[in-house]
Amino acid sequence: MRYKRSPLMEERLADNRQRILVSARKLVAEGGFRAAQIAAVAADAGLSTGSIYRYFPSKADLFVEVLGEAVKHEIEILRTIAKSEGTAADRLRRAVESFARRAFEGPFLAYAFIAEPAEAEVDIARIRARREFGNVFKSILKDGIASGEFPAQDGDVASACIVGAFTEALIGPIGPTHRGERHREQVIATISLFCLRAVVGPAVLAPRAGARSPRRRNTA
Amino acid sequence: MRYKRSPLMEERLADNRQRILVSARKLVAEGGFRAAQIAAVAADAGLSTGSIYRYFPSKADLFVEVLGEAVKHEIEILRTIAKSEGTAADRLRRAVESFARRAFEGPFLAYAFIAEPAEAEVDIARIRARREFGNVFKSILKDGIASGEFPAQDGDVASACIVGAFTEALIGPIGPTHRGERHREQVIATISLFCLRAVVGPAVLAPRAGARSPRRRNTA
DNA sequence: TCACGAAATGAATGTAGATTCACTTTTATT
DNA sequence: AATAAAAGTGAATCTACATTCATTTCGTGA
Repeated sequence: MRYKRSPLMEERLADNRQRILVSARKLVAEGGFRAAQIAAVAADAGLSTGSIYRYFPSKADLFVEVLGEAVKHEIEILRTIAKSEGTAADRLRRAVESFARRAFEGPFLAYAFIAEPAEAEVDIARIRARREFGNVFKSILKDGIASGEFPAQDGDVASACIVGAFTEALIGPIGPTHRGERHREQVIATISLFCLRAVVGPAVLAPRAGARSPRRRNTA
Repeated sequence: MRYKRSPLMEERLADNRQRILVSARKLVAEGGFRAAQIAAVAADAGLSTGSIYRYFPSKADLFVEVLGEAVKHEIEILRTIAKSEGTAADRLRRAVESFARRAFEGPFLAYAFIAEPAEAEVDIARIRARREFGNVFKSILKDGIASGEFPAQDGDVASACIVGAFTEALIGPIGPTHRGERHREQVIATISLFCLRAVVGPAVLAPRAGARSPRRRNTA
């Protein structure tokens, strides 16, 4: 006969699953993917290695989900900013600064999601995630271009540049080396300023002779 | 008694060593670090796995050297551009475009050196390399600031932003999801334009009220 | 309380690939 | 040519984990 799970049991199982996710995220945040073996996750979650596999079919699946959750949360925050009141420039600045500030708080998590290698599946999920981040910035750019605040520019490339600019600038201070607590706000401000200037751009800079000018694309 | 190696032998050994490096680079260029196991490198170089270890103490050492050679070459090119004639803006543009164009030519190699995960030691070497790239850009920035071409700005952060911007923007077209060949020059132009605008910056953009303004730093 | 299915366990197994080393071949020295 | 050092070989070993599965423990329904 098939047994039905009591509500209490149901809850406990859901709780286990959640705890696994939390432990996995925590381990990644503290020491990168390198530190997040199944055995370690299991230990942290208070379960055995075998049990992990009752909840997730494989390590890759587990971490794709961990990455997904974290990204979803981050994207929500960015979207909220993107949709808020204010000039496009201001929203862009707030978005960059918010992201950067949060990255400072969970350095290794950010590092792992931004730079550290992992299983192929996770790599793919990561690239998707970056594109999603880029898309949010792209939407802000589009607004700004439409309103005439920003000059016409390729949103795909520019948004990738923005994401790249601040991740790279953050990895310096974040990664294995630096950690300067003091600079923090200073660095964040410099980064956002860099991105803003790049996007607003001085009219002066016409593409030189030989180059095909980057005309407005996908103005969907 | 210790034997002395004949010049011919000396040469053959040096040749082996070089062939190992070349094979390793080639495998990475073709299939990323994933495809570059010691056995594969050995096979490609026409040696046995054991022999690899006569030339390099470990896989990590081998790949740190492979990375190092490639970086050295790239840095030389960038330095040449940085020291060449022309306005700082022009040199910056040429540097960015040269790098980007070369990355397009050896996508896997660039991807591996820019983004693919690998041994910890290699990761560290990669970060060092990025910093070196950054330094070249920083020197151009410094010139531009000194000459009044660019507004005062934090060279460390700005150069990191530049490196990040173009690497990230390249990973899209370069990485696992490489699509259209056509955009190429267009993408390159857009990237360099982005960096130029960021650095030249519209005077308009005064930092908003609350923020500590990023004042001129290390104007060494 | 019993009997059975679900869940949990963790030692054993599997796997991928780096690294070693006893042995073979080549080279230098006499 | 004889001898010993170097260099080369590749199967065997080691390492680091993910994954499995026979066994145990727990929860459910009678």
